[in-house]
Amino acid sequence: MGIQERKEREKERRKQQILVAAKRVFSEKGFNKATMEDIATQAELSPGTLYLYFRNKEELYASLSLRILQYLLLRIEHVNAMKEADPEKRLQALMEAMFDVYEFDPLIIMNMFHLQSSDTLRNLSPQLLQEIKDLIGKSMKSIVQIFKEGVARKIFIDRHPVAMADAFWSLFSGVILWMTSKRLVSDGQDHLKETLSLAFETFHRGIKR
Amino acid sequence: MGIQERKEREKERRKQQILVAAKRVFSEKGFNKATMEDIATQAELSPGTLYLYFRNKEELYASLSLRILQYLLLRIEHVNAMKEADPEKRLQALMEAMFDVYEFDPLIIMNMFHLQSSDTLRNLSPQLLQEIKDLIGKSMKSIVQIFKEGVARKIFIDRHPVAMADAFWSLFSGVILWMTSKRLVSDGQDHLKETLSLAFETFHRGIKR
Amino acid sequence: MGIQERKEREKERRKQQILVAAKRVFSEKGFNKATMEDIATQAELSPGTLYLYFRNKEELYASLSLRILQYLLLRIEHVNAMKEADPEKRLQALMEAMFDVYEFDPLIIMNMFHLQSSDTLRNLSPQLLQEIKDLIGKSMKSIVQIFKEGVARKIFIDRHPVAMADAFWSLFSGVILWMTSKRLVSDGQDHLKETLSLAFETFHRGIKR
Amino acid sequence: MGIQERKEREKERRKQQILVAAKRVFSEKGFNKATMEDIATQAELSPGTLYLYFRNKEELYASLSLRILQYLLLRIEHVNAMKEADPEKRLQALMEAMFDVYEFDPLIIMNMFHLQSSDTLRNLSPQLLQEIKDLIGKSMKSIVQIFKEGVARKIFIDRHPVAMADAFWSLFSGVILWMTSKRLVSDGQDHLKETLSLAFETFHRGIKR
DNA sequence: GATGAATGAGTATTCATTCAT
DNA sequence: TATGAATGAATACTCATTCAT
Repeated sequence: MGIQERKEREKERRKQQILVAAKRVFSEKGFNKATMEDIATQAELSPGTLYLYFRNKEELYASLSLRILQYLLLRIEHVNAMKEADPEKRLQALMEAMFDVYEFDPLIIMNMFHLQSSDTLRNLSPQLLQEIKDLIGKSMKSIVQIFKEGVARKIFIDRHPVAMADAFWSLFSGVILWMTSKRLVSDGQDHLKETLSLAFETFHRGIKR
Repeated sequence: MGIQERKEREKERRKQQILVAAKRVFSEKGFNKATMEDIATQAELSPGTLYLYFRNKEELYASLSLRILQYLLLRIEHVNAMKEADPEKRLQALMEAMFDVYEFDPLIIMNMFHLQSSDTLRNLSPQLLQEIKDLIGKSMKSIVQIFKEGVARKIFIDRHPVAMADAFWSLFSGVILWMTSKRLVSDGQDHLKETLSLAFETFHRGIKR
Repeated sequence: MGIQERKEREKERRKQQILVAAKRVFSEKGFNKATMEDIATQAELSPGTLYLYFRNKEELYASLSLRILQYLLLRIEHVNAMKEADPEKRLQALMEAMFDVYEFDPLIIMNMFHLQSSDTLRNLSPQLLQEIKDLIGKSMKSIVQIFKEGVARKIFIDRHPVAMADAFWSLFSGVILWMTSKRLVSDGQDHLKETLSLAFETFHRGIKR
Repeated sequence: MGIQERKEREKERRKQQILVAAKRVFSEKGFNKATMEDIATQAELSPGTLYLYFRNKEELYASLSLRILQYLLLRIEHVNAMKEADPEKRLQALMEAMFDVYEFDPLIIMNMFHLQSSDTLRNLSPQLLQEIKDLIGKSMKSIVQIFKEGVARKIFIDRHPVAMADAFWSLFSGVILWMTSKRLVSDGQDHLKETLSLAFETFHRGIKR
């Protein structure tokens, strides 16, 4: 059993090693320009080895999303567990959580988009796909919960909580993407944090009664 | 000169013909799965001909952005030209304009992202790249103008107009992307318009004094 | 139309050029060891070009069979058309025809075996597969016809003509394969023709009344 | 020495265990589609272990031939040892023996062909290759013996006994291969036994004086 | 002996791009 | 101008084989 366990852990370690390398390479080159060989080299492994841990390139990429989504859910549920806090406080905490998630892996938004391409979906193992869908589903539900409570307590304006959650999530994604674009095109400074703050603040003011 | 001109016009017609075909093919298959041959077939031309009008695949794709951005700028400037209207009215008109732009070509957001990949930038001709940057710059400036006036007239809250414009644009992009993702993953109904409305409304409320 | 036709002919010429190269390479190395690059090099073309004329490696290989089978059928039908000749004469002519077929392309038997592997069948276009099946079917029917007539005229012993045709074909394949094997293993002389003669003679004697 | 011997026997047992697994896997998938891992799994061993008993995949496959050839020789020699029986009886017995061999391992013919590919030959150890050649040689000699006697006793027609043996063996191989092909392509019933009977009967009639 | 994780060479296939006509 | 046949570089993935444990 000790051996069994050690092997399991060793295997997990390898997976992480590959994921770390993959994250770096995908970040630099994007999904299409990144080759499995690049990733293998970065992970100081041979190409064949990658396939011992991930079925194919798509699944390796999607596994990165899984990691992020797990962290996202963790943070969101933590926010939701703040039983004593009112919806406003939670919303504030949620914003901070999402920024942390972004810092944990800036690829998050690009990953999510890649995920939905139908070709990608076809290439993932059903389990992995289900895990990802579950994580997204749970996270969204958790966010919706905050708005639901806010509306119920008449702290937020009376709109459909799901739509509010969508708008909130859109705002987050939108800012990240737009700021990323601006950065690349204009070679200018990085206003991500400021823009995100303003966007969240505006949103907050916009839904308060 | 008449001949010169006619040739010029003929050339422009061909370019449009190709762009229309490209738009259709890229929409269906995405940048990577779409082949130059697909586009040539769709345009009822031969692959070689495409290269008489566009340096390469990247430039063809980027030229689609150009078309959209031209339309975007047209609409935005039109909104800004409403001299008699107050910032609130203009903001409202701007929202409508942006939705029209989306309907003109739903690829808009995906195009913009593709654009910023460094590999793409490398493959574009400096002229085209400059044209695109100019269009984006002008559009953003025009949007900023609306917020600037709103802030100056104390109709909007006192925040940096550029940041407000960024937030506005982010909101728009974010909703489109998030709704697109949701649609693909959940096979559910399309809530794009509703979510966009809510997001804009919230934003509006959020920046009003 | 002239142009259309010339193109068609040019295309056919290319196909033949590739088939000739493929025949040589496959003969030397066998299906698995032969690479598409080998064949391209032999045909003085680039690898990509092969795919303009054949869907994939399997189909290229199968197309070799088609060529042989076409020739086989041609010869068999010619034998069968010898209306004035009696079954014995035709059988004799058939034997000679089959030997010619073998000389036309000694790969014939190996090709036929490769063909039936289920993986091969999966990779062929339905049309090609059908063409092949048709050719085999017609050829076998034509052979059966000879025996049928021989039996009816009480020249051959009274056995089921289909079984007789199978035995005849088996004999032919068997000799070729066995002699090929012997040649390779023993590095000795080539007794193919003699063995084939003896086998046919024996068969002939065996079915005569 | 007792230990030495026991080890030897243990080693032989393992070899057989692997061969049994290999036979099953190769039968199902053919040489190329079968992987060493498939065989290891089937044998409930690890891939590495296979290499302790067989130099490589080719040698493992060839060792299957060895097994069959050993059985073949055993049966043929038994037939030849029927001193009291005349050539006709022996020929009859030989036919039955060969059918048993086929049933012992239907791969026999495919194996034999694979063997002669020059790449295969290159990959075999000289010893194994020699053993195989010896077995084939002895078997053929034994078969030749029957015909020699038949010719000498003027029971069979006066042809070269080696050629007669070749024809006999060819007939056997040919029927098996042809029937195998027909079975796969036509999804029809299996006429192997009937065709083999007819072929042998015909051959028999064909060589009788 | 036995293991099985790691290797890395090997290859079919695709597709943006070119260029002779 | 327009063509479209030809190119050939590029790459995901497989699997026989090895070797540290």
